[in-house]
Amino acid sequence: MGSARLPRAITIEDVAERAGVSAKTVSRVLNNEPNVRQNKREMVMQASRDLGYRPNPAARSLAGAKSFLIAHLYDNPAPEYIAAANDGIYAACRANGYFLLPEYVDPKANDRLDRLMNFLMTARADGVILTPPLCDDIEVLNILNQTDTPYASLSATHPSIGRPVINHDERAAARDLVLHLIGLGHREIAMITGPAGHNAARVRELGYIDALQQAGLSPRPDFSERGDYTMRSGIVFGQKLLCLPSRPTAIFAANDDMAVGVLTAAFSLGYQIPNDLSVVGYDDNRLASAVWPPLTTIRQPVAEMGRRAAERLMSPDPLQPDRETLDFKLIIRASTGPVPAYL
Amino acid sequence: MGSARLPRAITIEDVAERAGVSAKTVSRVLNNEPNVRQNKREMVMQASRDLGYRPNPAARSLAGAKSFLIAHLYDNPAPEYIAAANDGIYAACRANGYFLLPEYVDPKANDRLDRLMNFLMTARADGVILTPPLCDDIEVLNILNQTDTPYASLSATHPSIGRPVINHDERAAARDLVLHLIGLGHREIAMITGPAGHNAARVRELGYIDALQQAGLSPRPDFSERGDYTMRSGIVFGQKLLCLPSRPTAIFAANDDMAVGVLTAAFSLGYQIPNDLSVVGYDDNRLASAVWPPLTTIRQPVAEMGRRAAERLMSPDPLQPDRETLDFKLIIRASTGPVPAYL
DNA sequence: CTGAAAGCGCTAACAA
DNA sequence: TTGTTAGCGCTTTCAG
Repeated sequence: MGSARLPRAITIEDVAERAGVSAKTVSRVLNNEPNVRQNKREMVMQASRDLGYRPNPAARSLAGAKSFLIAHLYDNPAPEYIAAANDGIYAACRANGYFLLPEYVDPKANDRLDRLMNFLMTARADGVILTPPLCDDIEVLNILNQTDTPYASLSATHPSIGRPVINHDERAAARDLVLHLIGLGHREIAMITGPAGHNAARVRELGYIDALQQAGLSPRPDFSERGDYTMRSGIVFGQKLLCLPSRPTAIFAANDDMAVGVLTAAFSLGYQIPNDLSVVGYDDNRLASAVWPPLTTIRQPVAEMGRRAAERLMSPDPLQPDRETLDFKLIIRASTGPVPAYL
Repeated sequence: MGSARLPRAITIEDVAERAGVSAKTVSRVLNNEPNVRQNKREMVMQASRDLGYRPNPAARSLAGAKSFLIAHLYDNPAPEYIAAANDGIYAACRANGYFLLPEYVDPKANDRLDRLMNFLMTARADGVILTPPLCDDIEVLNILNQTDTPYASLSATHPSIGRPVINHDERAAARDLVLHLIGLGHREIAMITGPAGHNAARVRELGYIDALQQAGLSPRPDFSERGDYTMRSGIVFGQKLLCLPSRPTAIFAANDDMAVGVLTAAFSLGYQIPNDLSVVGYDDNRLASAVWPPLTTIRQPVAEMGRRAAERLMSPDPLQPDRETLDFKLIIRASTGPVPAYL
């Protein structure tokens, strides 16, 4: 195998010698600890730079009981979402000298909890970030608590006391989205929800209902289908909804991928969008603005949420405040329009 | 910060004591080294299991000069592709007790080489995997060689002597794709290529030209546009091509994302697909089968390629054979059809 | 404010 | 086949 190392790596001793101080002083300087005279501090910095010194993370970790690793635990419902969150987490980690360790928790694996435990015990990350739906998975949370692992979540609804949660107001966002449809004259609005057990998805349903009720409408049971965030489920349930005896004039898919599926279903059935049907998604991922017609959707700051979550974990005091709520934005594009005149 | 650790972690000494052997023997057993009597081996395994022992990676790394880390260096032209490769790399790593360390090399950052160097020196990964176009980036390769870092590449065209390259025959694949179009009667076939400097993309152009020539056609300069693998560029160049005085009857986009963009461009111009225009992509990513109409494309085994690359790096002898070529497959879907009768 | 000593948990090198 | 002795490079502790 062989690892990546030059003839002989520069150690803290080398820096100490060149700076004319002890190793401990170098350590103090490099870790921004107090109690070092300014001039020594500068000498150390200079020596370190001259030598191109990089602390050995294994040694730091072993001696200091810190790994400089932040793990991102993810399930896999909406790859675009996960990727965006991952990007944000990654950026924050690297900006602070940490490394990102992605770890997939396969929802279909019987031994997923054993694997997770194994991961936590071997990787020994300094913190763990959970993206939905893992952030509401009680079994996972139990293991995290049990192993005493600090963690933060994105869009968690489960009240993990004292753990930072970064989110945005999904209920209000979903409501705004449906109100936009209602403002366009739609009254027959169907929804394709996210998977069961995905609490953030459930919250979007609540927003949908809020909007309907606010307009004096009541949700029709046959206008609600449970998708799984895949494009395929958007196709399947889009078709199902459009084949209903009295079909909806607008469909709210709980994420963009499913909305794209609905587009596909509508086209395959010969419907024009938005002339015959309005479609809205949620997330504003890459697809949303690239498909035809581009999707009206909610832009949620996923990468930013990931960034904040990682920052919280790396900060000296990761708790307080428990929750941080970032802004969302309604993005209106060509997939929505007035109710068809013929209906 | 505080790291994730139980009251007192179980060490190799604990296992040694319980098994009645020395720490070194435990080490031998756990690392599958020879020269341990079978019964002792079993006692150690048992003791290790009883105690729920997990070796401390920092200690292993410090003592053994191995980090158990495989880095994935990526640029960002086609997120789906990168994600798929990453999944394969990740799976292989975890299956072998390694961790995956993703690292983004921002092509727009002036100090990208410094950052890369810094990453390599601090993370000290045991191996590095390059996805295109980084695998053909001379500056990056130089740094890798300079720091003596073992690496493997996906779809590299640059002859990195002695470094494993996992690929598939992109030239043949592109040719097959275009031959499929030609078989359908198309003669006016345009191509939207990948970005300059992306050698794998260049190879696809070669395949396109091969097919044309094989059919006695010659490439038209105005039928070749340089995209950048984004959906947006598919839209832009799709529109441009379709607005040509004598427009193509088929468009080959060098990846699926751009093909989706072409679909969008065609729809926005009022064209039906495949009635008025045939479109083909490359990759067979999630979009390809989810958009309407679903794309005829090439399925390349990206995840598998990532998996193999990682395996090569983790194997005791990472070199030989230099290149591994995996299979591709032509996937025919509804985005291609006969030439419009009216043309 | 600074440094010396000790040790984190493991494996390499050597000895038995 | 096994165990012993030394560190790996850093941070902790504690003395100055």
